Parts: sequence; C-alpha cells; structure tokens
Amino acid sequence: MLENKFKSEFALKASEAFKTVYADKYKEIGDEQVFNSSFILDNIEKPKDSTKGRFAFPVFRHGKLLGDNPPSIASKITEAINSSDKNLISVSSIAGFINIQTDFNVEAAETISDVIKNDSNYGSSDIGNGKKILVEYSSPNIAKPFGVGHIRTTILGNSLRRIFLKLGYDTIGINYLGDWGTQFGKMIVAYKKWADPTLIDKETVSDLLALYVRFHEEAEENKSLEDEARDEFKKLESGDSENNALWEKFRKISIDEFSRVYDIMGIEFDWITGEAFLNDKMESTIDAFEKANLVSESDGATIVDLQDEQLPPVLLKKADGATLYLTRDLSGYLYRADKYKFDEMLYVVAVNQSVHFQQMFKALTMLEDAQSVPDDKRISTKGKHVDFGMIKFGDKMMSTRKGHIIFLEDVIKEAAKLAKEKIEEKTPDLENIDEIALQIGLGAIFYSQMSVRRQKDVNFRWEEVLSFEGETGPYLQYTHARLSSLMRNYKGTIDADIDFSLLDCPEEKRIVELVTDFKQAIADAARVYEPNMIANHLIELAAAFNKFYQRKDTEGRIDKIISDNTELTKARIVLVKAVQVVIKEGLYLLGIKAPEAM
RNA sequence: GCCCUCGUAGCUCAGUAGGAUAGAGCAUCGGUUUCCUAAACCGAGUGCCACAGGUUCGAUUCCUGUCGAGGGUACCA
Repeated sequence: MLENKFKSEFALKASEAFKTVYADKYKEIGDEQVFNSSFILDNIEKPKDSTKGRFAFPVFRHGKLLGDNPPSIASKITEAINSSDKNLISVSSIAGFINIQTDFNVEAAETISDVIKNDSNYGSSDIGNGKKILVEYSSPNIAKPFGVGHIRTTILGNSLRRIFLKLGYDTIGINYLGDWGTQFGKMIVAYKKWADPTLIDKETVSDLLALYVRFHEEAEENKSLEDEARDEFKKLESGDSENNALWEKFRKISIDEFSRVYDIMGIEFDWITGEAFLNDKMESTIDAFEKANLVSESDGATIVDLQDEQLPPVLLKKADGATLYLTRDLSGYLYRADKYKFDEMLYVVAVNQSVHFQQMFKALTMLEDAQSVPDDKRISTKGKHVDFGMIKFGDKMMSTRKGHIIFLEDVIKEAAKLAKEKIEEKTPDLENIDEIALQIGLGAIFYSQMSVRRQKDVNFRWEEVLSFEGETGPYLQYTHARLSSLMRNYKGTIDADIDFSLLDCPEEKRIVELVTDFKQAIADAARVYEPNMIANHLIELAAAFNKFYQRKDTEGRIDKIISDNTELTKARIVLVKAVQVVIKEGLYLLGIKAPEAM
C-alpha cells in the first residue's frame, strides 16, 4: 500500500536517527519504544491542518526517556533524517512535532494510476476475504406502512452491506420482516370487526393502517380489545385456519408494497425472511436453554433470569404460552449461526431496542457458558447491535399507533418533484428528467441520513431533507455531473502515464491526497459501522475539486482545466477522471446514484 | 429509582483509535458567470467544545460526578 511506503521509510529513517543521535541512551535502553521502527510506525498520525505535512510524528513522550525536551528532540531527529539520502520523504519540525512531507509525484503517480486501472474497484480490498458478515436492516412490520421512521435502518444497513462487500467480506443483507407477534392479533381483531366489505381482497397498506390506528383508538376506551387481540394471536400461533388466511393476506399486501418502495429506492437484500420463518425453530431453542438449566418460571411465564446482570428477564414464553420477539430473535441467531457460520452478525436497529439486544447476547453467553463452549468456537460474541438514534418530528417521537406517520413514499415524491422543478429551471434540455429528478431527490434524502453520525437523534425537517445546496447529496451529485461534463468535453485519450509534476498548485495536491485517503475512509467507516465517514470524505473531496475548478489566476480569470496547454490538460483530465471515479463509487457505497448530467 | 445515548458557532452538524491556532453547511452581508454545468466559487463575524474534578507532556476526545435532552426499564416490537 502506498501510504505505508512513506510511513515505513520515515519509521526506518527515524529509528536510525534516534539510534545515532541518542547513541548513549540506545545502549542503555535497547531496542524498544523510541528506537523501534514498528513503534514509530504505529505512532505516525495525520496533522489536522493538511498544509503542515502529509503525516506527523509527535515526540513528547520521548522527553523523559531521552532526557531532552521535545522541540529539541524533534529538531535533532529532523536534521538527521534530512541529512540522510533523500528518497520519498523530507521532514521539518515544529514544537515537538516532526512533520513529514512526501514526494508528491510518487504519490500522485501511484494513486492516480491505481484509480484509472481499477475504476470502480478502486478502494476495494481483500481484508474481508474468507470472512462472512450478516447485516440485518430495514425489517419493517407487516401491515404497517413504510414511514420515515424506517429510513435510517434501511439506508444505513444498505450502505453497510455495500461497504463490507467492497472490503471483500462475504456479505449477506437480511430483511427480517416483523411478520409475527401480538400485533397480528390486533390486526385480526380490527379486521374482523371493522373491515370494509366493499374492499375485501382489494385492501392496501393504508387500509390496514387505518384498521391498526382504529384498534388503538378504541382500545383506549375498551381495554378488553387487548385481551381479544392476544386471544386471536394465540389462535394464529396454534394454526387456526381463518386467522392464518388473514395473516397471509396482510403479509402479501405488505410485501408487495415494500418491494415496490425498495425498488424505487434501490435498496437491496440477499435474503428476505421474517419472524414467522422461525415458528418451527423455537422449541429447540427453548429446549437448549432448558437443558442448560437456565430456565425458570415466573408469574406463569417461562423465563431466563438475568437479575445478576441487572437486566430484565428474557421471556421465552408468555403466561399464555405464546412466544415473544426475543424468543424468535434468539432462534434466528442460532439458526443463522448454524446455517451461515458467520464471523459477524450486525443488527441495524434503533437504540430504543438496546436492552433487547443486551438481553439476547447475554442469554447466548450464558447458554455457551453452560455448554462449556471453548472461546474460539463461541458465537455469542459475534453479534453486534449497530444502534442509531431516533427520528423525531417537531421534537416529538413518531407513533404508528396514533397514525402520526409520514409516509416515506410521500417524502420521495416531494423530493423528486422539487428536483424536477430545479432541473426545469437550470437544465431544461436534460434527457430523462423524471429519472434524474428521482435520483436527486433520493440523493438528498439519503445524504440527510448519512451526514449525521448514527447515534444522534435527528429531527425530521422537510426543509433539511429537501435541501439541495451546501453539504447535501445533490451537491455531490452536481459535482459528479460537472466532472462527467468535463470528461465529455475532453476529446483526447485518458492516460495515467503523465508528468504529475505539472499538477503543482495546492488545490491539485489536495485532491490527490483526498483520492488516496478514500481507501482509509472506507476502512474507517467499516471499523465503526459508520457510513457517515465516507459521506464526510466525499464532501471534502467535492469541495476541493469545486475550488480547483473555479480557481482564478492572478488576472482573475478562471484557470480552466481544458486549455490549449495539451500536456497540462492531459494531466488535469486524468485527475478529473480519478475524482469522478471516487465520487461515483463513494456515492454508490452510500446507496446514492451519480447522474452524469443534471 | 436504575441503565443507555446525546450535549461543540444564531440554527444543523463534522471533529471515531488523545496531539499543534476547534472546522463545515445553513442563515446574514458583500463579491464572482462574453458561460470547461453559478445546485458552484471567493470574502466577512461569532465559540468558557453543558459544568466541575481527575488521568496525561498534552483532553472536544479517556475516567468520575453534576446539570440538561432523548430513549429504555418482564408478558409489544
């Protein structure tokens, strides 16, 4: 890897320099810490201000060890390194920091040819080869509409799936539908009581929602409805044919609707399953906990007690014998572990379910403790709740039960409509206006979810989600369209074998650095399950490019990329191509399309 | 009560393996287009990084406590 070339050269040279400059101390202490090149390598960092240097190495902690003050150490080491044979780096020192400047031509040549050669595969890696990761996301509930409340899990999960695929993981995106549970008892009660006979077999998700909302309204007055719902669910679970037919009906209506919306959004899954899939797998799960002696009975319910862990008990079965969400999730975990032998199982689920996952992972740990499973065979350590904050609306939580819901599709339609108006104003000759408008509308919506780190609560604000200016999805898309336009206007050939020393203005250097660092942004995003890091990086790159694009010369004229200077143009256009590739691929990782014109 | 997360500019947020004078966008004001896409670019101002301690050469970042906001806390998911 390119970065390492510079870093390891520094580490080796610095190690030598320390040994020479502080020879006495080296004899005394030996080859550790300061004198050890791999220690130095590990402690190389990046200056916040990129003009200081490509990398930096602080020497504060060496003060005591070497009996010298940090600024002095830094300057002595700097001098020693600079007096050695020059290769790819040079250094300078300020106040205890050694700043490392790299050979721009070497970096540019490697990075740019890497991008040109690999195109959309630039930034791919094999660090995930041989590893399997499952990502569960979206997971809407059947018989409820797709509201903006589902937007974060859907967009985040879709992005994580793509990121892990890019890093070489065998990745399986799972949509785990909420197609079972007491809510179906409610739906069945509501349907039997109030379904509009003229709509039979023509119901839409909205009709189902109306029934669901009505159930909760009436249940406020009439508490016995909740009991009726539990009874109907119990009947469903024990195979009642009428209820089962209703369940099938609700399920089909919903899945058809979801697929349509996923299709519009470009959301992909590898496996669409649901809670009901686990119905015949729960007995064995409960058995396993019983055999491990972890099960007890409390108030008629079958539980795994977690009092020692300061957690509420796991309810495997309710007092009426019906199962719960957690029972099914446990079964699902065991089933997936057995079927896929995963290395990681990610649950992209809102933070308000964190106790649920703590209970689940704890119960699994206790099960494996009881079974004396050796550490290297454990699966309970492989689950991870990738949590994210809640979406509020006007500072209030949204509630499906009360019908306080904004349909995701309405948001998409509104965004696309505004994008279309903007296109008609700016580029009325554009082909496929509706298609591009949808891409831009979705870009705005997706980015609005990606620009904030996942653990923050967010307020849903129309004006924010529908913004096309500043740090937004459309800004990135616009930059991509600009880049694409340049590529169309350039008539020559693209050849990465050019003289990179021609790219000598600071803006161009900055762009090359950001293109190089795209790889790191992907790796960081994967490490903390945070696509936000890719989004931030793309904004920086796009901003750097736009600045370069509109750079003016000393006479105040735009310094154009395509000019009469053919050699310079060749060099710059290769840079343009590289930025285009990175922005397009970065957007892809976020789930956003990159139109060539807009 | 207890547990978890969050608290950075007027607003929305970056700052995620502790580092050098804390950065963007929006909003406000001013400027840039004989047009390589102005959905852009340039310039202007604002911060007791909630508060108080601690660890460290160094803390917005780690630890403890306080305050504030949100969420959760056995038969919903």
